[in-house]
Amino acid sequence: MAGLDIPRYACMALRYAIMTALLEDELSGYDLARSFDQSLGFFWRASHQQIYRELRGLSERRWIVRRVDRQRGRPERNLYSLTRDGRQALQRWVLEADRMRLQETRDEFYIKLYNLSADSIGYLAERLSARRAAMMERLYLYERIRRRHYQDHETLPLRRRGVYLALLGGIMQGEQYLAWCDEALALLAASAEELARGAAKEDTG
Amino acid sequence: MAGLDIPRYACMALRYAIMTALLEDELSGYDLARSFDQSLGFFWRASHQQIYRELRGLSERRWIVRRVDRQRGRPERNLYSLTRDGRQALQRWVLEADRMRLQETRDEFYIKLYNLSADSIGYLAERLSARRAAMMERLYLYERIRRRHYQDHETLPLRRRGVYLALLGGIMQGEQYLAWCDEALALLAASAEELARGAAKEDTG
DNA sequence: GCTTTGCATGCAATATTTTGCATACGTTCC
DNA sequence: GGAACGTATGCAAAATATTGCATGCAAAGC
Repeated sequence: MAGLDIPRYACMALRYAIMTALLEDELSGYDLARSFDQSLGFFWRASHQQIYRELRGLSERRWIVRRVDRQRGRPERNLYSLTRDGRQALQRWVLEADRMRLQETRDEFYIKLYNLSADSIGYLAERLSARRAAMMERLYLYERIRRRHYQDHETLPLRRRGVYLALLGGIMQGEQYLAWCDEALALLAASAEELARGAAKEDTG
Repeated sequence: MAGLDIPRYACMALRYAIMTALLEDELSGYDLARSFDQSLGFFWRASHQQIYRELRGLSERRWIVRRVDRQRGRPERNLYSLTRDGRQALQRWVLEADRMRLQETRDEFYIKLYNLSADSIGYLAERLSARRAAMMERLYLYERIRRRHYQDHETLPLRRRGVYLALLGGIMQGEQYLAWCDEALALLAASAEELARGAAKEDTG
């Protein structure tokens, strides 16, 4: 009984992220894992293991219910949907004191930048280019979503406006990131050139 | 012996963040905890407990050494500095394949935005204002650092240029965040007004 | 004289995330 | 006819982070 450790603290944003995804659709763990790569996942990434674990926990609390979908041939899918309790819990959470974690940019890359040296400059520039390219791709995806669903945000129903704002946040942040990458790459290139000309002040002073 | 579990995986950015902070200064756990609120901490936050734990682990590995500083009256401080091994390990890490985690904006607030409703709109707008104000304050701090230390980044020695780029990233991201807050607050205000006028399309459709 | 604040360190428990592995079925490509 | 890939689910262990608590000293404010 209750082999599953139900945490007593009430944080656990992932739990609520999953419920949010279930707000409009009945989804399987697999669906959730994929949709987390597309939408909510831009703001709260989660692996499938985490998702399956949460789904179990949420079922135990009766915040979601499972329905088994037997497909011919294929293995069966567990489809989950929000219960009334779940819907209420979600709403309570939204209105709860939020723990303001101001836009923490937890990225190793910044730490590596703190260690910039003649040895690392080439590598870091290369990695930065890769990030730039990846962000470009993501922005392209964001923009496609925006075009398709949020073109005319003035006429959206209320909840959709919130989703739009999140998306907008992603887009703006992505664009800013590209701009930063460009500045950084320029400075790195200039520095590398200085080094090559032997004119560089390697880390002294 | 070795009661302390030394992890076998090589990730652990915090470890390297601490070493980075020790690159130029001999610091105590307390110093580190504070400096993490100021500089590196913008990119990798850590509580003092985490820091003390890492310091122990790093000492065991001989990547840092401790020196006890007995102060009159005050409790003694443990000052740590990088060893040659530590310096090398840090450099290796910088050049290691980095696991590109593209600018993940892990913030509950976005999830809450996905749940925008007539009930939550006021609360969310208020919380967003708070975030805006906090970011403003942080930006002000960034700008002061920039003025004081990175005014003329063309003449900085190489490593400092990396630090400057990280700072610049923080500044640009902060500015973008403010802009987003403004857009979001405007749309939330407009929506709230529509609701008040009864003209709103609450979440149907 | 008492309270608060700041310096300084740390344990234990809980919560959260990641990594590595494992299974099984079906289709598609070669 | 076999390998690779996509669907679909999950366990166990390790790594990482947070929370709550605890201690002790000194200076500053009331």
